[in-house]
Amino acid sequence: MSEASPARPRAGARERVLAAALACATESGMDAVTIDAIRARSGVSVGSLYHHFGDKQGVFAALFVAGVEHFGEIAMAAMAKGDSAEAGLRALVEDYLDWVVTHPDWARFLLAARPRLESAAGPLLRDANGRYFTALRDWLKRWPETRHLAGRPALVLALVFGPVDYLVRPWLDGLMPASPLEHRDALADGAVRALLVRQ
Amino acid sequence: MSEASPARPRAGARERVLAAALACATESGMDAVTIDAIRARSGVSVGSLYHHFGDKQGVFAALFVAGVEHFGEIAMAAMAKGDSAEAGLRALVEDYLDWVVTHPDWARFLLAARPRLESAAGPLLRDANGRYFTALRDWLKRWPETRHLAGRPALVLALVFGPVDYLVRPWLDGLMPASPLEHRDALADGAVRALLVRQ
DNA sequence: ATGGCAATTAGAATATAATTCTAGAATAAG
DNA sequence: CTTATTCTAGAATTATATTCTAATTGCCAT
Repeated sequence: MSEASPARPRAGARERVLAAALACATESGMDAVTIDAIRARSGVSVGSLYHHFGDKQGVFAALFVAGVEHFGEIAMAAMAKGDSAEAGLRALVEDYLDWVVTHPDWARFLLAARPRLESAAGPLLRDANGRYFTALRDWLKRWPETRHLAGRPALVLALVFGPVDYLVRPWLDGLMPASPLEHRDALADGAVRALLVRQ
Repeated sequence: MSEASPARPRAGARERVLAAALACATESGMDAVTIDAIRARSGVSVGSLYHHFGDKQGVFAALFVAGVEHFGEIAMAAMAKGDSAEAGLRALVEDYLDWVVTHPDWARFLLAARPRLESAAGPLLRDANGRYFTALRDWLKRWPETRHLAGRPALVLALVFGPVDYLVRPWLDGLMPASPLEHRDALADGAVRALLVRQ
């Protein structure tokens, strides 16, 4: 009753805009993307665009949230995967790396947008991040080798994803010819050794 | 003879502009910085500004190169520091982290600017990066435990600096209250364990 | 010193891009 | 069928980046 059912004269405007924005960002780099380019590629009028997203940053913020959720599913699935701390860690690193290589557009966008939008992207992002954080905590508590890390999830994320991000950026930007998959095993080994102390 | 000695009617225009650009970026975020704001804060006219830097991106590119060199000195010094592979690695991580905490403005700017400017910043940056790369190679060859890594400098950089970058960003953006220095030892330990395999 | 010359500065003029505004069309509910 | 609401359109406006032309500065050869 009170919840209105929104009219949708031309269904999918939001989606069209987001897809166009990602394509534009891929094509010419995020900074060079113009509202008019998005309008032209999506076929959505300026007014409509502003109606849905507020402003240009709003478009990218929405795209960013979508991307984070996209990626979040990978991370969740990876943690559920293994039957040991080591297996889970390896899966986390390897699946993330594979995802980057499979979806370079998304990865490029997320890495470029994070420093600009992370602080501005609002409660939606807050929520998503919170969910992953607690999921990670729970996962860490699950294994005796990692239980002591449950209090420092930020550190764990840094040691797991930090190296992958660092290695992958030059490749995404075309500055590094060799595939980052060459370092797949080494990165997984590194994460395991960094976090799982063998006595 | 052939090398002209440039006139400098108001010496230090370049420096003033760069300082103003960094201050503006710190104050309102890189995206919100406007040419006019830089002009106002630096006291340098628009014409002069464009004469020296070409366009807005040119200003940030120059600032980026300056920052990379700034940071590069830290890295070089850290590698020279220790008398063992482990000592050098620890110094690399710790000194970088300390530098970030001591110069948050520079760090914030460099992390935000990298994805936009790394590919565009031209030969100056190429050169600087090349220098650090070969310095790292030489350093790796110096110790028996790291000699096998001399062929993969990108991997080493990723495992050393990746986690620090990842951990430090939310703090720089005010999203994480606790000081990243709390993780100083853990990050150094992680890098050492990831790279130095103990048999 | 001084006149020529290239580097530099200045800011008005222009071009480009973001955003706002007003009117109208589509949709669902009563 | 009518009414309230959401959504679409695109012209008008505003903000910002960039270009342009005319001074100004300091060096250097005379």
